Amino acid sequence: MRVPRANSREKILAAAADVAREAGPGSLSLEAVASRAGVSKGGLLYNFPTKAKLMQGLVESYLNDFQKALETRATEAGHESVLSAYIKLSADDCERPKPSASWMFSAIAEDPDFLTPIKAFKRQLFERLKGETDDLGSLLVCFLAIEGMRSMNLFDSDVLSEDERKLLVSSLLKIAG
Amino acid sequence: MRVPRANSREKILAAAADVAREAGPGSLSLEAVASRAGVSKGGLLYNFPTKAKLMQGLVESYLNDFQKALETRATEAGHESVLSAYIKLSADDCERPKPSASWMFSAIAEDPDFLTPIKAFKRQLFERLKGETDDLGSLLVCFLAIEGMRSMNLFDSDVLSEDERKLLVSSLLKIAG
DNA sequence: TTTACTGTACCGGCTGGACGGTCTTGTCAA
DNA sequence: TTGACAAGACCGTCCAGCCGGTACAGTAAA
Repeated sequence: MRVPRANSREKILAAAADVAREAGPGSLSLEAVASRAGVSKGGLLYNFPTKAKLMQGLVESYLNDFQKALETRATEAGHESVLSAYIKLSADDCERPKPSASWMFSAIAEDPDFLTPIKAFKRQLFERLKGETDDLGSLLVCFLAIEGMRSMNLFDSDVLSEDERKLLVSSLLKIAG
Repeated sequence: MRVPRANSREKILAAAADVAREAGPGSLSLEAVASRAGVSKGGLLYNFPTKAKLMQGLVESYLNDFQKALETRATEAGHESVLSAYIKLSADDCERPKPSASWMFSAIAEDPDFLTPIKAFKRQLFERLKGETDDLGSLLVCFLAIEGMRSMNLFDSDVLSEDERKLLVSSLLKIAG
């Protein structure tokens, strides 16, 4: 009963993210991921020889998707600044019911070093934003507020209401100019 | 509240936080904590009958300490607003080399519900701040930026430099008024 | 077109080791 | 002596990674 031979990798990645979100990072076993992906454990291990490799795959695909989405918004959406694009992208991400990065806790549990590429990515993004403005203070506030929003989303925090988040985003866009 | 030969509880709590920070949440075993605390596994289990209880202890003592620190700053430091006190307290927390809450990942891995009291605490704090200002937009930006700062600290992110963080804090204090 | 061979994709039982929690025994302060 | 508490051996469970198998596709000589 094997047909979709090629895209197992992506199915597995998606399954891993789902399991991590729904069952919590403590319950992210290879078996759970495999069964969720409709794949046997052996099949999973074929695609990702190690749990660490699976986490690495999650990190990489996340960073890729994010980069692509940001680029799309920054270029195609007219004369927007990158910062505005980043704000809106993050707002949309947080709007969605499923936190897109809740697998991160599992990755950290596996090995804290998986954060390194993410940190590097963020630093790079920040540098890029720095080149776009001359008010470093405002940029810092915006950048960190977005970080806060993403972090709350990550922690599945319903601390802020819908309206509050909208007000926040519009305030940020105003600061961003 | 009986006084034991030594105050093992606090030693154990501190040890658990240390192990979680240094070895990563995936390596927070009871044995590791016990050995770090200079206590046997049996002794640990005597104080915290279960790993979940240990995590709960971490959450509670963290929230207690935080509340106390905030109150101290807000009252004794003159006519400061609570928001300013919160900003400064968070800045100081992030200044310290050891993230004070890196155990949180371990708690989440054990059971995501451990976040609930923390979320409630934050919401409560936010409500309190809301009563203090009439500019909700600015408050949101400040509050979330602090959240972002704390989250970066939590993830042990050296994304921001020393100077950038200082500039951020002063910008926040300016917004807070 | 058949057969034989090779490589790819996937399966699922197994195991060694680690971990959480229990239990028995030891110890020290009052 | 007694009982609160610490010690660490021990046990059951769980899981990552391994391994021997299966199914199928492509190739190519016969």
